[in-house]
Amino acid sequence: MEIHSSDEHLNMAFAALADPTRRAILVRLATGDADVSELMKPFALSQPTISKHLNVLERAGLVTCTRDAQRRPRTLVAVPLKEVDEWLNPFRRFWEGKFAGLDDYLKQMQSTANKSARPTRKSTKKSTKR
Amino acid sequence: MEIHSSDEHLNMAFAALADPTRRAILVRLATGDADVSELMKPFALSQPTISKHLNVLERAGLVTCTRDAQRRPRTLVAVPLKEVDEWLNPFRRFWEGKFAGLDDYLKQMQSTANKSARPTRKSTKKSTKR
DNA sequence: GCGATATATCGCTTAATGGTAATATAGCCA
DNA sequence: TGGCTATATTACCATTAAGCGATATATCGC
Repeated sequence: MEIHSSDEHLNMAFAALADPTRRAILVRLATGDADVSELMKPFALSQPTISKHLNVLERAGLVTCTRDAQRRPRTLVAVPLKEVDEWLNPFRRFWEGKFAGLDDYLKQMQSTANKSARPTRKSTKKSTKR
Repeated sequence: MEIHSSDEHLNMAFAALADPTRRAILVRLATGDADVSELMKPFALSQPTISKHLNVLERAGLVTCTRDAQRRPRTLVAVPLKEVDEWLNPFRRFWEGKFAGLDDYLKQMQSTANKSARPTRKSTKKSTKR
């Protein structure tokens, strides 16, 4: 049936979110329900591929399916996103300035948090072995 | 090289988080750095498997590696978690009851978000031509 | 019922992932 | 030096995932 541990909930939610097409679909659905044909439009992907993505989203609980004639409009369900958000809670302090003495890798983070710029050489020599 | 689009950042972060072992490792690292042997302990997994997980985390930017004699302690890097958190922002309103003031497509949503009930054949078939 | 439209499902290919055991590498200690 | 400990790397297997074209199913409009 459809019973999953909280861990598996997170597994599925995170896995679903790991694909840019699926994330874009969720963003689109945040502006209102949409059927498959409409959800397809922004992508150069076949219809079965989109349906597959929608199945993944549905199994992750991020989307529900209703029916309107031959259309199957999808609706965003934010619950798993909330669970993801809650999972992040314990980590919030790491980027919210509450570093209280974690100077060491605060420094680390500031150097890597330079996004947009190059992701900062990995550090010292690392591999080179290849 | 190590250059990635913001999208790929999210891809890798979400993918890394989709595994419970890796999430547990991050939780552990939130309490302080740890080396591989210590990170292994809670799991019935082989050492190479843990190293592999650590590589995934490292490639996702969630962890950095330092060196202490023959140990390679890992350090949590929260930046990608912050990026995940930021990606969630537009969705927050869906679970935070702040549905006030977004009248514009709040209305949109109320009409279509009637889920569970049939979306009322509404208007101009094909509409929303994008 | 017929044809058109919307979507799902099937079968397949390719690539990535998670796991393993075996082995290699590196730094400590005597 | 040699041996011990910690970790990485390699080679392999099984499973899953993302994509496709082809086809099946469902509903509408006539």
